[in-house]
Amino acid sequence: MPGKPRTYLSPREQQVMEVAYQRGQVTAADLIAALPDAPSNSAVRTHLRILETKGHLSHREEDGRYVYAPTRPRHSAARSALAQVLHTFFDGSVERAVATLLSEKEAELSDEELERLGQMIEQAREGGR
Amino acid sequence: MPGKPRTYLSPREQQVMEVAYQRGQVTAADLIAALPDAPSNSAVRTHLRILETKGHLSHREEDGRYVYAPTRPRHSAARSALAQVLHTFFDGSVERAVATLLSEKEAELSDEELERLGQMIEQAREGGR
DNA sequence: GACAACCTGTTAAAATTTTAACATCATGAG
DNA sequence: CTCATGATGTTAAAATTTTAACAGGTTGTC
Repeated sequence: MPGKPRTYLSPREQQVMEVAYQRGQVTAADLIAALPDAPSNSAVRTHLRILETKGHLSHREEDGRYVYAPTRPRHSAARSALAQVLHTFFDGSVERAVATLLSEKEAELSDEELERLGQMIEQAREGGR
Repeated sequence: MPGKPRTYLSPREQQVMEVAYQRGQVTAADLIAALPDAPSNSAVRTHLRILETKGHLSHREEDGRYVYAPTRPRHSAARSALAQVLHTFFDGSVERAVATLLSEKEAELSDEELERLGQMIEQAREGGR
């Protein structure tokens, strides 16, 4: 089981998938509104269709228009994305990645969040024994 | 200060930059060895040169060959990459991202790492007060 | 010196990505 | 019914990305 060979998307496709994952689902109109440099409606729809044939999106019809959603569950894609960042920038070190996350946004973490994070660490510690 | 407009790279360029950040620096030969589906030496060098003109890499000469290194410091690029993942997959929640990182690789975290992480949380807690 | 083994840059063709013009079809207003 | 609106798919041109052929240059060996 060699692990899937990481799929690289073209710039536009990256943009589309980012919005799709961010929102859970998108329509052509959504994308045009979301992308600062969006091309025509026609062009956007072509991207959606192509991403569907590539297996990254699937659509359902709703009130006449197509609503596209990522094929792969968000959490699964998130884990892959994190793994990639870990490998590229942190030599695979979870500790360093977490350290960066904490230092970065430290101010924005509420007491409750910090509390819960502390518990997670604690739990991992016991679990790992 | 609207924040830089995120630069999207082509698939090959992504590959090249990933290796460059992973290793700190690369030569054309390094890349060919690193990429499973590498094209010719000539093609790879073209990518390096283009990435340099785009400002992502810079080179120095060493024993006759060019050694390319990322222009942007690794840590800086890492923070941007994490911010992107946070925004796309975690609605900006550091807590959830950290939770995913911990659950993912839990088994691989040593006691020492968990200890240090616990201290980081503790410190953030006091600092934030 | 001549040759082989590497390195570089230039250049242009091949392949892919990106865009949008067009042709339809369905819905709602007048 | 007729027209405007807004959706879709098809198709092909435009733009970019990707590749590699070529044309040197340097170094080391015979």
